[in-house]
Amino acid sequence: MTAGRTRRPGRGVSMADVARLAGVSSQTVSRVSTGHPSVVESTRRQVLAAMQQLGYRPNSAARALKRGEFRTLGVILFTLATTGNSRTVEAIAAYAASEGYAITLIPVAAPTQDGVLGAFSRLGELAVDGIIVIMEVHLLDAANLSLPPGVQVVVVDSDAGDRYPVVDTDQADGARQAVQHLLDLGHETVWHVTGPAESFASERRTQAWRRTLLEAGRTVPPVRRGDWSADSGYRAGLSLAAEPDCTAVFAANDQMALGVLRALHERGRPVPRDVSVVGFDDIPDSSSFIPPLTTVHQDFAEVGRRCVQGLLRQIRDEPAGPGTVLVPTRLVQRASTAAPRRSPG
Amino acid sequence: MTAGRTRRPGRGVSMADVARLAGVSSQTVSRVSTGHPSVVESTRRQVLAAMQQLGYRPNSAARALKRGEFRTLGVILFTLATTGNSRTVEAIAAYAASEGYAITLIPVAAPTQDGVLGAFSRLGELAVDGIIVIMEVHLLDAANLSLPPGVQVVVVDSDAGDRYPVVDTDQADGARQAVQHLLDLGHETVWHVTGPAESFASERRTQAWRRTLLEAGRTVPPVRRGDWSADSGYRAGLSLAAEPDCTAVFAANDQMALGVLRALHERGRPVPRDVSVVGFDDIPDSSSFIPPLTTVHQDFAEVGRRCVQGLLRQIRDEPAGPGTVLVPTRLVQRASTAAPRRSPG
DNA sequence: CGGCGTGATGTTAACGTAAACATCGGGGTG
DNA sequence: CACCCCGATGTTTACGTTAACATCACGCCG
Repeated sequence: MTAGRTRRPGRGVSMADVARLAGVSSQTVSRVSTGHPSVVESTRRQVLAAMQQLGYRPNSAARALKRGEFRTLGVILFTLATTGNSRTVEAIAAYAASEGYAITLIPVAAPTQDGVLGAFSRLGELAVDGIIVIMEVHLLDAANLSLPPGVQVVVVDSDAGDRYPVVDTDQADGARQAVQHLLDLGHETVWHVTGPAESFASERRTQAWRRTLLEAGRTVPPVRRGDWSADSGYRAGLSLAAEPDCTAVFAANDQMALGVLRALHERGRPVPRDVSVVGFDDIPDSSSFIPPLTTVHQDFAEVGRRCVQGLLRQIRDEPAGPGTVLVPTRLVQRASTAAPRRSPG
Repeated sequence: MTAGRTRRPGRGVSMADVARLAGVSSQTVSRVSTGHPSVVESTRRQVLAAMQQLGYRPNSAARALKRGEFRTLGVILFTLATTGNSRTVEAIAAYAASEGYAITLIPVAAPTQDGVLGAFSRLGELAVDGIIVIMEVHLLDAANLSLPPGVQVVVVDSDAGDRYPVVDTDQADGARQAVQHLLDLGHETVWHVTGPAESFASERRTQAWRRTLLEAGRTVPPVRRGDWSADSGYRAGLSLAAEPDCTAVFAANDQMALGVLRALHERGRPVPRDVSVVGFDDIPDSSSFIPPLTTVHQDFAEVGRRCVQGLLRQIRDEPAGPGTVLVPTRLVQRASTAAPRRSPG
């Protein structure tokens, strides 16, 4: 048994305890604790010593109660399993920390109405000053949710720009760059592996792919639909490998591109000699695919930073209002794309 | 300008406001809010209506102050960028939520003493009842840290079993399975790409690799050191490709295995015909590597669950004490391993 | 028919902190 | 030398909630 760490609730060391030991008032302890200037150096040292000795830890509940704010942001999302989400959350946490805010994670059990409802009902009880929603807003609508009043919101990966501030990667321009790159290399057209239908990001990429082809006067081949996973990309890739005309593929994310690469490899269609492949995201692994993947780089750190900035602006009553912030992308050229073997006639 | 959402701090709707509107005392509102039984149905309905009308949201700071607990757990880690960390955090968040606890993320800016110190000084101010540390404890020691008193701790990925409760994947057994699998296939010995020296998980895997070889009476080839990234695996792989005797490689994680696969491919050493490769983690993409990777599956969900369980046990004063919980692994056989081309003489 | 228990509701106080105001002492200025 | 101002510190109070205790009405039992 470890030496009795008493842990009855409310048994913490309070300012009053520190004040008693240091022989000052608790207000002076408060001033030391918050770094108020008008405390004489000798007093400050005395108080700090007393804090150290007693193991004083400021009670943030009391602090929050007094200040009327929690200095905490909630992040509500379905999963951390996708590169984009985990990287975005990491950036959010880092930038929020630099602004003195902590991050509370609110996972949604399942991407269903019940799951979302559950998360939002828990939300009502949470100590947050604002919320960043990383998911499709139409799921919010479907669940007929009302966000807790008095809580500010910023949304990622959505088209809700008219109701909430939205921060997102410039999906459309990224997809355009990918397709244009393939066309510039001389490919007649570009085939596409799309993501799940309910994903806004996926839809945007697909729209931009189609528009870019149409504007260039090319035919628009039928899409293969995946679910972001490498496995689904593999299945799509098998189907594409069977299309003799297919010389260029734009996959809506790097993982599906990985699956496409494997399918083409297994079917004896060398990349990029026979078929060129472009992905989206630029996950760290993509430079080690076989061959290293040409892909659209997303700046997740910037997305996270902008989210927090926008949210803090709202919290501080600098009205930003609805509107969309688009974070630019850039094409990273590696070894998975090349000119087609025979120039189109 | 949106219809004046007044947001002066402390301007929230309080129980007193609800009580006034409902024509009851605030204590009755409190009882309704906490689900206390002795409120008559008609009163309850009145109060609920008033809450709805005013958009009442309980102030969790006040609640926490009164109760002496926050119902929040802190998770301190370096990065969410590794599969293991993000999956573990996700599991922690999910299980904690099911127990009525929220998760606060505490990112460490950099894996340096300063970074860790910064995180822990912030920690002192955070509203958490317990902490899950996902990193090497010797980094804590190096930084000469004292954890805030009265806060319970559980550690992942560490050897601090004698000071804190530890939950971790059974690294040693996973590595043993990987090596044994290759030996069973008939390989004379197994080469190894290790992770960064400061990682406990990496060291454990390497130790087990060496021990398994020695116990089988095999020679122990020199290790290649990587940093978990696919790029570092690629560099290691180039070096291994130059070893004519090398027929089997155990990479300490899947990402480095990916790099090894690419290096071997580029150097014309087909996998698994020429060289067999085993990874560690079983990330979702590994089944789409070229070829699909044989690897050691980690149960991150279970790790997360056990962490929370252990921490809550401590918080609830059911002393568990230091000790290590090991979560088992299992080998997933795919297409990157096979018997060596010529049986060893 | 009076007392008393029971269940519903109201009143009081306290959780730990920090803003606002009060006090106290010393040094500069007219 | 008296006065005033300012910086350091102390005192009071309120933040919103809930445990503990107080009160009140009602109905049952002796």
